[in-house]
Amino acid sequence: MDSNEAPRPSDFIREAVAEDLKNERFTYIRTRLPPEPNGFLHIGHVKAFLIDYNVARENDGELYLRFDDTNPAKEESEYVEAIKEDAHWIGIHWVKETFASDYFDRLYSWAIRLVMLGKAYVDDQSPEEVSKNRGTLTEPGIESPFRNRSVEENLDLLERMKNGEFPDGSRILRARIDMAHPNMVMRDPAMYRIIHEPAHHRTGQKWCIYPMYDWSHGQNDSMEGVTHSLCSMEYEIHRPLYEWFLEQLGEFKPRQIEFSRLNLTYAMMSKRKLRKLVEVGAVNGWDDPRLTTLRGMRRRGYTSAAILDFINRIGVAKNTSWIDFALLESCVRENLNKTSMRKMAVLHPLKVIIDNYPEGQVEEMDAVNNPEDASAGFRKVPFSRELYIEQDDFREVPPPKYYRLYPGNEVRLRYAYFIKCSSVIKDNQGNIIEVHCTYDPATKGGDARDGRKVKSTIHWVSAPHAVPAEIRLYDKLFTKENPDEGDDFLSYVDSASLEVLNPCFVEKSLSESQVGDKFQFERIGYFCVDPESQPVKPFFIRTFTLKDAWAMIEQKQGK
RNA sequence: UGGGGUGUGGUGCAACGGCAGCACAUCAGCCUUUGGAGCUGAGUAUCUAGGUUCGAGUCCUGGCGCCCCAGCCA
Repeated sequence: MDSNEAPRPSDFIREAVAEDLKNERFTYIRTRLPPEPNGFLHIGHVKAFLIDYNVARENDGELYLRFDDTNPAKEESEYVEAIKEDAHWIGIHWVKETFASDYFDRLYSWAIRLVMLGKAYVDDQSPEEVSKNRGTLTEPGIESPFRNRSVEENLDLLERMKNGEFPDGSRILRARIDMAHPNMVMRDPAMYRIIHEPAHHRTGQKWCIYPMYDWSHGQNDSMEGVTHSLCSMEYEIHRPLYEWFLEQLGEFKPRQIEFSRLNLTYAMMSKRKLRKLVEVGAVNGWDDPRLTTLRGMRRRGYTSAAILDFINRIGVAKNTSWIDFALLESCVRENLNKTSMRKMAVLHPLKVIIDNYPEGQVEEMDAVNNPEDASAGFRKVPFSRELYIEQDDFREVPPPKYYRLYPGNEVRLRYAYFIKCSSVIKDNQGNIIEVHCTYDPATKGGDARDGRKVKSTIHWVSAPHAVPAEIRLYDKLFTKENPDEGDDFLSYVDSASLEVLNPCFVEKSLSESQVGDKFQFERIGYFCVDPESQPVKPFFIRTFTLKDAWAMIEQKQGK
């Protein structure tokens, strides 16, 4: 484990693994990441991946990456590369990359063994009949009329299924367990189904029967010598079947342990619904910054360190829980606060003219790059007679507890001078278009030698030096805490979750920023340079706002 | 109503028969050239009814709540 990481608290899985090593149930540890290549990774996958990854490395074990590609109708190879890229970005490393499809031949031979043992049979019932005869939660199922075929007939039929002699849906291979089992998973579960089209992304047209999850997963774990098959709670009821197959076959039996999956407020984790959001254009692709896909979060400006910290803090347990999105935000802010360079940027510009400042004069002010990191040093910021400040930082009539600029009030321009507002210029409609101020030359740098105080410091950008920029403000995608509940998720999409600001004015040094650079715009929030940004006109994305005490006060005042 | 799982402040996770703690959130104060950050403090929790025990969040029994399972998805 990297020494600079916080010690991970123990949990029931780590304890179980330690116990298995201690009593020699296993003499080594091997885990696996089992993504299905049918979509992009999201924050929920990260939790699961990290459990597998950490359990392995904390025990000097190995992690395999095994793509669960048992259904050619859903899976595509384009996702394989994307999943690897995203997993690497988050910092996960595996020693071996495999595919469920690597084991199709061997798995088929194991199926034949089960048939010969009388533990599997070919069922000719239609899908509807199979479903109808499965029974219900409270009533036992009805045995298939084909359940007692001879081993010879089953072997013959299975081979002909494999050879493509039968159409899709006409037959399946089923485990022969117990149609009256109280656990529905054990009522003669399907092992192979017939799928002729489309071609598999790796095995092409070689196969026209494909294994079901239950038949593939555990057997693959066993073949790979995986010791701990860690998965989410919904597989708990599959564990008896997982074990049943391996016991019948007499093969190496890994231990499956389940934990609860991540639920995050205001986030969408369902792959199906995620795809829908992309398809209907509710978001702009899988990397939309409002999505909690890894690609979306990366584009939004989250760091992998912040995501790792978040996962580390939420713990591992078995009960259904909902993590407050504010925790994720807090992790991102904490990380970005320590690492990002400070800059000044004005999102909603308001012109300020300093009447007593010499026309044409320019001064270079020293600005701290990161107060959390002394080694980040200083930069020069040009100051002149005409500036832009934030519209929010001026009020003609200040509400209670408003400390910023208003007629007669003195504030500090960050790293520059104290200024006092003398007058306001309005247009015909009464909109404030210009604020006139005077400055105190004795406060250069922002220090008043006479010791007088101001209650507020505001940021600014020198108008003649300002770089115009487009800034995109992203907010929560959904208006509802749990958009995944029910099927109305599209109606909870917040149309105001993206606001495009143009033009904004940012300080001169930002014209040299590179794609992916992260900054704190002082008093506003954390921003990063979008991949679509152009050198002449930079384009920033807001990751998160800074905590805003004034906004809270204003809200309580019932603005 | 079958089977499986799970109940600890607002949220999440600890406490492994011995002072119910940590983080986020909330509130208050201090500090501040970011109404940021930081510092200090506060409030709020063991689903319920019995039982065992010197002592129960933890063990036992009975209730109750919530989640998952009836794909030829994973």
